[in-house]
Amino acid sequence: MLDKSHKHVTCSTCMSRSSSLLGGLCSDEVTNLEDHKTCNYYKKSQSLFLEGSFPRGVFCINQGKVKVFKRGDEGKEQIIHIAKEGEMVGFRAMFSGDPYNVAAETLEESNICFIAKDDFLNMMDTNVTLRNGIIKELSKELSDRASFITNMAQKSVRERLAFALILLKGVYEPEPINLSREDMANFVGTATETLIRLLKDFKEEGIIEVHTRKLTILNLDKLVSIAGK
Amino acid sequence: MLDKSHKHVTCSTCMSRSSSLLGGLCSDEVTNLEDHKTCNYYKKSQSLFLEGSFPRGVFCINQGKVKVFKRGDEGKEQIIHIAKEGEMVGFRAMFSGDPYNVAAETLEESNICFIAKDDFLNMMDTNVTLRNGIIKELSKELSDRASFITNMAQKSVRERLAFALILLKGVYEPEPINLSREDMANFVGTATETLIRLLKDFKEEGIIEVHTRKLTILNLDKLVSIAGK
DNA sequence: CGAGCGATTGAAAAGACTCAACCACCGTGG
DNA sequence: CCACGGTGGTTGAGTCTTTTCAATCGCTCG
Repeated sequence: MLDKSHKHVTCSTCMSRSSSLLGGLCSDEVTNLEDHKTCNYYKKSQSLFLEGSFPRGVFCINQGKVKVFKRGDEGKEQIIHIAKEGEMVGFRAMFSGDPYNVAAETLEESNICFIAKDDFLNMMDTNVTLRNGIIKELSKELSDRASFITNMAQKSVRERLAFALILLKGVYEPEPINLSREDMANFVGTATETLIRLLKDFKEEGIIEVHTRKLTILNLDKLVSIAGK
Repeated sequence: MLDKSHKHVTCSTCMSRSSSLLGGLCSDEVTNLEDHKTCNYYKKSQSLFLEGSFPRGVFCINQGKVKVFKRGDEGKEQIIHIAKEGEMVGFRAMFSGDPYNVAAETLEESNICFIAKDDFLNMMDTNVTLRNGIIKELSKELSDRASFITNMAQKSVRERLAFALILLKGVYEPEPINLSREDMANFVGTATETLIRLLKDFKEEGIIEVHTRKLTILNLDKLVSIAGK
C-alpha cells in the first residue's frame, strides 16, 4: 500500500530522484528543490494535465505509473508513453511555450511531486548537468518516437503487441503487467477486441500467462522474435 | 539551376540561416561559423548520414530538400520528416551520444553546409538564444511526433494522405509538390499502389491536379476536412 | 531505339475493425 | 448474505480497408 501522506517524500532521500534526470543535483540544489516542490497523492485515473492546457511546471513520479496520451478525432486515446517511478512528465511543452499536445493520467495510485515552471527553468539555467540531461532526454525520446512511427506504419498488430509487451515488461517491474485491455489496445494502436484475440493466441502459444488483468511473460525470446527488429 | 560552387554560400548573407535556428547569432559568431563550416553541393539521392553511424556534426540546408527516414524490418523506408531550406538536420543524435536512429538523403540537388560537432556544441555553450532555440525545436518535434503516431494509429490511409499533402504543400513552396510515388507512400505509411489509387480518387474529386510527378493542390479546404483534426 | 525503372491497373487474399451479444467479476444496497 | 447493476472482458460473424502479387504501360536516359 502506498503512503498517502504527501509530506513524506523528501528529495534528499528519494530513490526515484537519484536515478532520474535530477540525480546530478548538488546538495544545495536538492535543499532548494525540497523547499519549492510540492508532493501529492493521486488516486487511480486522476489527471495530471489535459491536452490544450498550458504547462505550469513538471511532474516527478515518486511512486506509481502515468500514461501520456493524445486523443484522435473520434476521442480514442493513443498512448504515447507509460512513465514509471523516477521519470519526469510534462516538461516538453514548457520549453516550446505551446499548450500541451498530450494529456497525462495516473494508471494506479501514485505519489507525484510537482516543480513549478520558474523554479525548474532556474535550475536548468544554473545546472549544466541537468540541462544536458534534459537535452539528451529529449533527443532520446525523439529517437524512440521515430521507431514508434515506423513500427506503427509497417508492423502488423501482432508484431506491435509483442513489441509493446516487451516495453511493458520494463515498465512493470516486477511483473505482472497490470493494465486494462483498453489501455493496452490504445498503446498498441488497435481495437480492444483485436487485442484480446491476440492475447489469447499468445496465451495458447505459451508466451504469456494471464490472471484476470494481470499478465506475465513466460517466453521473452519468442516475443522478441515476433516483434522483429 | 543550382549553384554548384560550394564556396559560394556565406553565412552572413545566407537567407536560410537568418530564418533558422542560427538566426540569433551575433556578427562575431557568424564570422566564426563561417570559418568553421564547410559547404557542399549534393546531387539528388545522395546520403547525408546513415542509420547506425555516429554523428560528426550538423547539416544546414541552404537550398534543396532532405528526407529523414528509418527502415523497418523488411527494409521499407518510413519517412519521418522532410526538411527544406533553412532547416537543420542531424543534431538529435549528437546530444544523446547514440548512433543515428534514422538516415537522411537529398530528394533533389541541394546545397548543404556542415558544422562539426565540437564547433556546434561550443556555440551552444556560449549562446543562450541558440541553446534555447534548440531545446524549443526538440520539444516541438516531440509534439509533432506524438500527433504523427496518433494519426498513424487511428486515421485511414485516405485521411493520412490528405494530411500529408497539406504538410507537403508547406515544404514545396512554391508548388508543385514533386516527390516520387514511393517516397510519398513511405511518408504516408502505406503501399505504393494504395497511394496511387487514392491520388487518383483525389484527382477525380477535383482536389488535386497531377502532371507526371508534379502535383498541385486545387482545393485545400476539402483536404483539410478529409484530414480531420 | 532499347533497356529499365517508376507508375498504374486489376484481381484476389488477408488483416483488422465494427457491431452485437454474452459473460464474469465486483462492489453496493436491501 | 444474497440479489442487482455496472463495468470491463470475451466471443462470433460479417464487412471493409488495405495489402499483395502479377501484369502492363510509359517515360527517360544512354
